[in-house]
Amino acid sequence: MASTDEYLRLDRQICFALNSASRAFGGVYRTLLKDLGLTYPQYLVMLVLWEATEDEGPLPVKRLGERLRLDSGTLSPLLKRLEANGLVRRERSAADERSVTVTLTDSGATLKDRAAGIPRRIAAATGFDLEEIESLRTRLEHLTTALDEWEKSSPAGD
Amino acid sequence: MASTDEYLRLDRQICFALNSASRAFGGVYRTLLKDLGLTYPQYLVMLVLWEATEDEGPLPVKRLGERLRLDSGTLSPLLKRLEANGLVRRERSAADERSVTVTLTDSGATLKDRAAGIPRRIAAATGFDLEEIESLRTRLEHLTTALDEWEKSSPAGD
DNA sequence: CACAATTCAATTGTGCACAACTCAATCGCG
DNA sequence: CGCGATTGAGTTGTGCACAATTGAATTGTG
Repeated sequence: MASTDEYLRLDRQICFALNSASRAFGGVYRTLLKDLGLTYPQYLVMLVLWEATEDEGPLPVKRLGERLRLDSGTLSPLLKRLEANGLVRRERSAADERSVTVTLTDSGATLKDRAAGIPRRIAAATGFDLEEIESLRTRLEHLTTALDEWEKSSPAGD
Repeated sequence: MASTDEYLRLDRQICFALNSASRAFGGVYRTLLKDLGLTYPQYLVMLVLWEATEDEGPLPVKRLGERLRLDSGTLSPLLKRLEANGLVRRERSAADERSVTVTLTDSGATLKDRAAGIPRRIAAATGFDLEEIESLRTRLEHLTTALDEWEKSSPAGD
């Protein structure tokens, strides 16, 4: 059985491997998204909007946050920046004045075409084949679910 | 063959799965590390120090950054906070006045005992068995290597 | 209907990540 | 040795993540 020292080794921590990979992706995206004037989190928001506004219409900030696992503390300033860059419009919902809906401007909608090549270039940068990416993604989703579950069920204990 | 729309779907993006998992880990660590008064990045720094200072002596900020994939812009303020909390000492190296070495204080060294249970509790939170964690970790390391390699080789192009 | 509880977005404050830059110390080459 | 290039840490500025709080709008219940 491995010792405590063994378990505390940095190179054994999956969280560190995960964190490094996530930041490495950040670097690649930064490079690829520079042309589009987007940061990586902004790109994720745009992905949701490109995907959703076609069949669902304007998206409340709440929904956006659910899909991205982000709260208003992160989204509010981010959306303001997207609005300042002319990619989205934010407006109070008439139906529910608490809610703010986010809509793509023409400029924001058009950006989709310029982003079309990104996923393929990202896939190429990983050097993984599609099947491998797929299986890794599935595992990561399970992991996220398990960790979120743990947080909800053990707000204090083990 | 999948359409562009298909490729741009959020739930197909491995980077998003990775990012979510990384942030989910952050949440669990936040909970577990609260007692120790450490943030998750601070914990990673402590891991390196606990591991290294035994056989290597004081560690320059540079070395710390290489192991954690972080630069001085992140480490300088973080180490200052650790110093303010009495966990480490920072001092200019006598051999090379440019370099600053980081040493654990007694308090910082003792904290290791209290952190000993963390990895096991994290593993439990994932719900994965050790083999599965191991294989995932290996894949992620390959991924990080590939992405870093791409960045170095294609600072502009594809 | 009234009013307490809830919901939603925004704000504030802390900390991390990273680019760009500064400045001093060191290195290396002629 | 002298001096330009490099190295190491720190600082500044921008943006993201998240906790905690605020304040307004809405909902649910008696």
